[in-house]
Amino acid sequence: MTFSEENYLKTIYHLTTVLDGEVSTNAIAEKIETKASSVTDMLRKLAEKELVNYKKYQGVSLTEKGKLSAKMIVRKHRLWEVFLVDKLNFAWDEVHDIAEQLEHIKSEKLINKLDDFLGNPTEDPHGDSIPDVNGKIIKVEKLLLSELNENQTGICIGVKDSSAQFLKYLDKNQITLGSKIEVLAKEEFDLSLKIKVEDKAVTVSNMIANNLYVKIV
Amino acid sequence: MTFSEENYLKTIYHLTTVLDGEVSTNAIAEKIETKASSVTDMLRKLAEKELVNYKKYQGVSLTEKGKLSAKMIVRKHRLWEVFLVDKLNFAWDEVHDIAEQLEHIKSEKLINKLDDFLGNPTEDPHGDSIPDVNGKIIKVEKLLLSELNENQTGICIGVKDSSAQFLKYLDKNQITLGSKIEVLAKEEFDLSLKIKVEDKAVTVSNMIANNLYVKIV
DNA sequence: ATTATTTTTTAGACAAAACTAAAAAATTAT
DNA sequence: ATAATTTTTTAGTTTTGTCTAAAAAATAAT
Repeated sequence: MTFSEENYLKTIYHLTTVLDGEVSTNAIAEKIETKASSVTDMLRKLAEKELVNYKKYQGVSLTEKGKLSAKMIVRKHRLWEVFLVDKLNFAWDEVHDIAEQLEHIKSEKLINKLDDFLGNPTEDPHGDSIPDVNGKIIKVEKLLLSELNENQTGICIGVKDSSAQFLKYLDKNQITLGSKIEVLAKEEFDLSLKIKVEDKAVTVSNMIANNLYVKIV
Repeated sequence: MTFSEENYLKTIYHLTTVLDGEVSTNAIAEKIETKASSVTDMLRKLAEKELVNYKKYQGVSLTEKGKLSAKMIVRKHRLWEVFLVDKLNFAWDEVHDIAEQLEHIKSEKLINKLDDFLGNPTEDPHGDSIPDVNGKIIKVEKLLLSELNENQTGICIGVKDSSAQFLKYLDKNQITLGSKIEVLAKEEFDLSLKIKVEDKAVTVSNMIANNLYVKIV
């Protein structure tokens, strides 16, 4: 499979999980930043290889074969992101473009050894699930911090907004992946939260709480 | 720079260090497994970009710019090899093809962080020098084990033959990268050596000693 | 010093993946 | 229901890197 084919598959995969159902030519073109005519050409080719179900003017969906291929690319992308953040100390927002390249490296053995080396993580630094060797995805109940009630405790597993400013804010407040966060109080007026992070009490605005994913312990 | 351009540069670099002087079109074609006419086309393109000095019918050499680019590719290749062997526990002979892919990943920051993560190694698992950030190469005095005299001690830094059989032999005899090897006695007749590896005495044939690189301590 | 051989280059073609412009189908609006 | 608009596809180019076949230059052999 070529670099380009892999990018199309991955894009279709992402669009189907978000939009659910058939994906339109234009939606793909926009995501991939190319022209609709180029997309049509590629869809033909992918259909030829039985990776997508495609009928003229009717959008595409992935075949089982295509879905598995897409998942393997996503698996690689997310494992490399974990590597970059956990081992090489990259910031959360720096890793995407590099992982975009690394996801195309071809070697089953490499990715499985990397998986072991990283301790078989189930989520990447943004809190997204990592498919296992067989493409199986363990979905963790992902909640926004703002959805927790008073006295509930969560573990930080990712961010919704991954801008540099937000990540810098989190760093400053010592909130990282894996931090235990307890909601001490919820202010009715502005929905700000008083939370306890690693035994230190801080107050965060609703905007912050709305961009932080946690899982309940 | 494209994937293909990088492969040409790297090949020209390797051929110049081995053969020294101008490299012929045919030599490149053979190494890269392509046709001479394709090489000519690419040399034109590289000359256009001022990466090589090329005059029709007269072979090529790298410009300073080209040499630096080539060294950076070699740097990446060798650092990734160290990663694969040291961190992911690949065998010495499995890493080349994967590193061949990884060497094309584009990110200065990535490679420098990887360098630090690996502890700034100066040699790859085959004993070849790794150029530093500026392209500087620290050449270690690399000797074959067979060149040592009685009572001299060396540290294993690489292999000449990197076939699976040879590497398996080394594994079996607990000879790995970094092993301290002392030459206890040299048999005049067949040039076999009695050596001490990690406090254990073993006898190795001249053929073995001829394929193992050591540096003197 | 000519021939013969090898090496290198040119010329023309092809496949992959993109593009532009125009046609066809589907959707939306009146 | 027909017109207007949007979406998708087709047809024809372009670029990159490759190829084959033939021509030109360099090297080797007699």
